[in-house]
Amino acid sequence: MDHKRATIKDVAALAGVSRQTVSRVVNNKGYVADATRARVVAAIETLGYRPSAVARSMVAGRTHTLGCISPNLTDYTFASIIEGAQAEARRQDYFILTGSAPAEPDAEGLLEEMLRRRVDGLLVLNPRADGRSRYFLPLVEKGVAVVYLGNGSLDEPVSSIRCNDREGGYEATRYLIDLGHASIAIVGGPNNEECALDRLAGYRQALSQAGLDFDPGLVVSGDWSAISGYRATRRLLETRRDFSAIFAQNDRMAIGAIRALQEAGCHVPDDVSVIGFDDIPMASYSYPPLTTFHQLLGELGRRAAWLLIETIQDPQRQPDQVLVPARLVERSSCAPLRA
Amino acid sequence: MDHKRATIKDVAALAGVSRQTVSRVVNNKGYVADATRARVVAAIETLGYRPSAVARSMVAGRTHTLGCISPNLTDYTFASIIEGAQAEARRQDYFILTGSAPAEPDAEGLLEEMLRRRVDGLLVLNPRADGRSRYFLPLVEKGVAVVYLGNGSLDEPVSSIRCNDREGGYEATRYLIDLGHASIAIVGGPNNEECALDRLAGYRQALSQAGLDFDPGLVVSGDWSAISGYRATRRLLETRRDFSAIFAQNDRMAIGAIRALQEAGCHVPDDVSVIGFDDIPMASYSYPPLTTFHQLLGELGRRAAWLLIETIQDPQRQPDQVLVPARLVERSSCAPLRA
DNA sequence: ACTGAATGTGTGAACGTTCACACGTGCCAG
DNA sequence: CTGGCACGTGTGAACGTTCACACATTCAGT
Repeated sequence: MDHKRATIKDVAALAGVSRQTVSRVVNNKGYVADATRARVVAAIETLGYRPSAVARSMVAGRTHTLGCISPNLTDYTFASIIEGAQAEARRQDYFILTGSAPAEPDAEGLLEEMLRRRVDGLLVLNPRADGRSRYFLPLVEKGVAVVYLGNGSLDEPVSSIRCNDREGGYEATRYLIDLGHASIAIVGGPNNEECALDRLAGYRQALSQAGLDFDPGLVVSGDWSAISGYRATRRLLETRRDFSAIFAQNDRMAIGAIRALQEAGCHVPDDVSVIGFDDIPMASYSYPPLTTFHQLLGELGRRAAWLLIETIQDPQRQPDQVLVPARLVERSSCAPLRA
Repeated sequence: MDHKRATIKDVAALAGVSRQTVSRVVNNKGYVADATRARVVAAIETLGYRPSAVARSMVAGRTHTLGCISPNLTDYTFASIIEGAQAEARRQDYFILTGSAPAEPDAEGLLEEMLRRRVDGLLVLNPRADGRSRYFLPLVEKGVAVVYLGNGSLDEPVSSIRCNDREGGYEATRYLIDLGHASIAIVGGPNNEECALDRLAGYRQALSQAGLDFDPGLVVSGDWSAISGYRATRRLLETRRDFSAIFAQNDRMAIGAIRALQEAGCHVPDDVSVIGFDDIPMASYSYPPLTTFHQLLGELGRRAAWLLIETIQDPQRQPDQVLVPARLVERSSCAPLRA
């Protein structure tokens, strides 16, 4: 019943030609007489022949496959980036082999296995600050195409694409300052992740530029999850420090923060303004709808895939480091400071 | 500078043995003298040799790769399922080639390309009601391993794993009825998706079992997004029909519904109770926190991958159709009917 | 009639593995 | 002292393509 899959030889035999002629028909290159072509096409049809990408990779030395390593797939940010990357990859006839490595040690095995599979290049999402160079830098030196996405350090000779976090942090803080707020707390991401540090740096810059003191007591941090934002805000409230606004470094933590504030009897934005970052779809459905910075995540992914493929095709290409700006989206979670 | 990648021959030459001996060392099978092994290991080390999975696939006729086709990657449900599947796949030394096909025609190209790449099996997420059989059934008959995930029809000879949507719809409705509600609206998913139809069927069953009339005027539908839930609820409100509870078929639409209600001056749950489905992470951070049904999405994915790999290894295996129950999570968006 | 291009087709080798087999040793049991 | 088994290693073919060539035929230009 279920025969083996048809090979180019089977097609050649059925059409009464050589393998090479079939190959020519399939790849549409070289001369083939119309009559022959028709016979070959018919044979392909009847046998349900599908050329083997595996065999092709074998001879071409290219797999047309990109490896994508990310901490997980469920975070909206990662998922969106990967979706964008995937779209661009498909457009250029590449596929993406996804792998998530929640903890750093897993990444090594994942990477190793992807290299065995001869991926043509690697897309690395949010490489942790510590482990990164250790794994990827040697690869880059050996000529493997790599693009960092999201959390790249600018002083490594590796292409990277990321949101302009420093500027975003600056703008967010600036927005609150312009509303009259002077005591602004910040709920940050893990402090070993660069994008968290950059947003913090932007925050400090805006503060100092406005002549406001930086108070370390107003800095708390979470792990990007809503619950961590909730907890961090609770910790903040327990210190009984005074603040009239919170800059949460991502929307989920912002939503957690709002919840903590509401439970403590604080009204948002009347008592405390909250600004987020990312503009996840839920942001417009939080209560109150979240003022936040929109990241073009799909675009980020698309450009990363494009850049990676570009690098694959021209190994001499110099690394590119792209910063994509975030855009303010005003909703209702921020208000001018009450007199 | 950057040499070609080392092959088994290079290693063999450096270690002064044959390819086969290197192969034996790498795969740890057959006899190899300790001294020889050491030499080979050293050669592998110095050359940075990594066996080519491509060449292996060529001879083995297996790629140890699973194709996963889903409408998108960003929906939390899909992302979670894929993440679970990926974890199980990795555990068994498989990789997942992801592909999203938002529209049905794209799926065909995706599928075709995955077959060229000789994936060992296919994980199909939420195959649309119409296109499905057309593409996949012929494949199954040709011996390709396929598992439907999420939205499978039970009368096709294809393994499928999905949430018990009918039961879930029944339980959700039943919960509202037990709280005293008699006019229960439903905000459903697209009515060409089975899981939406099943949840609706469960709803009707609960209604009729409680001796309540089914009012088609209380049925509206969206496309699972928050905004669609919002709009559907607005439409519902405009009809000025009376209802005291809404069963939203997923959490995002539930959150949209709550927003529409609140804008219309309705308090949740005091005036109207709302129950969702899925239990996305945001559910506990909506306002009010959402009562909903929790789906074990990661588990769904894991089991699907397991089943798929099982099917790959035993092509004679009979198709399995697994229904996973959802579990009620009570939060604060539902309340007893006011007297 | 000869040259050379355009057209059309086939052959052997190569890509990097593993498999099936062959060909050693040396040692122990009969 | 001989057969057989455990141990250790190598050889050629195969997996399904494509590449570089070789080889034919036809037709136009000289």
